Amino acid sequence: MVFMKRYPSPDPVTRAIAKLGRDISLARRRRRLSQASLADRSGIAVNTVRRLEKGEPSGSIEHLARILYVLGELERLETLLDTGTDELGLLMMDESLPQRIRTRQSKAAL
Amino acid sequence: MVFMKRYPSPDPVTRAIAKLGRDISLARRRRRLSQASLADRSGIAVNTVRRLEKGEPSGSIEHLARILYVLGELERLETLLDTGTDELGLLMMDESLPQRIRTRQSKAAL
DNA sequence: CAATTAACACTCTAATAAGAGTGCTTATAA
DNA sequence: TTATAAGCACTCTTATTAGAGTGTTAATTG
Repeated sequence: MVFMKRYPSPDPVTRAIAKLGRDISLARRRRRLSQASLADRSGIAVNTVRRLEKGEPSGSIEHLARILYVLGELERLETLLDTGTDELGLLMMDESLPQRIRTRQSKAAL
Repeated sequence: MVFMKRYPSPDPVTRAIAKLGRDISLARRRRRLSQASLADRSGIAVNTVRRLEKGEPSGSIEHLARILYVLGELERLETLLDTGTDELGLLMMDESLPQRIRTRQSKAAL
């Protein structure tokens, strides 16, 4: 069982995560919370909060969500890709979307 | 070194992540991508895509970001908590925000 | 200015996530 | 209608993350 080495993320991905981290730091300070306080309220380690604010991409979605919850901004994550605001794929009604996507020749579709 | 058992996430957190997973699945199908195709383009395993769409909270932010990048929706993550749209903490100018948050008695502030 | 302590930067290791593999079910499209 | 393969549900193992610990730096505030 050979495990594939992961590719590094494209720059825009790295930058987006870094931006998110900075904004979490800002939001926290606006609310006058220390990193330790935010961590404690979120039920995670202060190191984890630090790594997230620093822009390390390793954090889990759950931890991010817990932090946003404490910051009172969970809804932003919940509606991140909400139907109706997804402008790229508006060709089909959601009810008519296929459950499985099949392509003519599967190999080429990858 | 005793590791603390993590608390389960509050229900709103769990629900937000599940919603996000469903929306990723919708967005993918709107774009006529199979799970395998999305995984491949995102540089992650199909199992990981599956778990994310299923709403498992374990996924990493980086993987989420990579997927959003492929879906053409990375900006949504980048501006998730963007300054100016953060309505809760508008009392101070960002420039004047303290780098460190100090409380009268730290213990009580936790 | 000086004391306090928030934030940073590490290390170490337990806990968890994620890749690969296998088999099954059933939606899709020819 | 039927062949195909998308998606699901597992398991197993490795890779990665995150919690704890320790020491340092420097921003805040009295």
